[in-house]
Amino acid sequence: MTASVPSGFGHLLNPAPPLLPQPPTRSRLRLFVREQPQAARACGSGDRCRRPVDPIPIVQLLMTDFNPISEEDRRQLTSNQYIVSCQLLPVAEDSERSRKGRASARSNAENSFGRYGRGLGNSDVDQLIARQPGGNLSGGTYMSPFSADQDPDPSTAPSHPQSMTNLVTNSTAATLPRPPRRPPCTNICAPNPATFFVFSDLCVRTAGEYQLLFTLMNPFEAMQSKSSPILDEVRSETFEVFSAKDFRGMQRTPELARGLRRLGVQGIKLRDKTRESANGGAAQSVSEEDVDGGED
DNA sequence: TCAACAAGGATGCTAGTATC
DNA sequence: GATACTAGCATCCTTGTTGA
Repeated sequence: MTASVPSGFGHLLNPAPPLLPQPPTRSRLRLFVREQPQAARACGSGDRCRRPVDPIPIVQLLMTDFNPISEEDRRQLTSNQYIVSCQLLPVAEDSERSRKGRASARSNAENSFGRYGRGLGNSDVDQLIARQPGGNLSGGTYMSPFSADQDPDPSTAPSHPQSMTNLVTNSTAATLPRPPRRPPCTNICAPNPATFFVFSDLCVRTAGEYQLLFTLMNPFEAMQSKSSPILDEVRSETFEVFSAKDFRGMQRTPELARGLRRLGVQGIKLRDKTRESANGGAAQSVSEEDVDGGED
């Protein structure tokens, strides 16, 4: 799967110079990093992207105050005219904040729900982007949406965010690292559609600590209205890229990725076990628990 | 329909090279 | 001389095909 940039929109999507945080849009669409990258092996300059980030980053499209019975909401949520770009943000090596950020997983919460009031300031982002070496990220950095009638992994499915007005009355949502879980579905509610952007072949060339910046854009609308195509942005948690000798191996493919693959998403590789576990090693059980949180 | 086989791709390991 | 990085190789896994 390569970068799927609609022809004629290259000038809108050119990653250089890096996209800086845009003024808040009126869009109800929000990005949510459904599957956080944990680690990667540096693929070097000539490795042609054969060491993808593990697990593969999966970004889900959410909609503020989504109404499941609204045809218009469902149509917008599953529209295929959106694209998401991915940029690599190096994290300062001595930054204690990067570790704290990883622990609190604040990226999703602040970008998707509290982005107007909190989160990294512009100066912080400027600092991050200023350190970004050109071309350190390879693979498919632009992704088209994949829509499913139902979430492939309902157990981890986030609910759609509420508007700021609603957040005031439900203040806990603003501090959650991820959106609150969807309430149990009754017989009268139809299955909510879900739209994903699967970055299945992202590779990082050099070792270090990074974050991924995902930017939701609607190039078609931007062409018509001549406005900013950026609808929302979200950052992943900090993850580490290891050199070949330090890399501790690939993780088991998460359930979400498996579900998406079953639904027909191309480029997702199934990995049931690492080589350690395949050879009877004991290291695997530790690493899987660390990553999957002891999934079944 | 199930099982076995083969081919291609993915991944971990290691040797070689460059830099400090 | 030591360390880090890069590139190549070997092995393993997944998937598709064919035969019983």
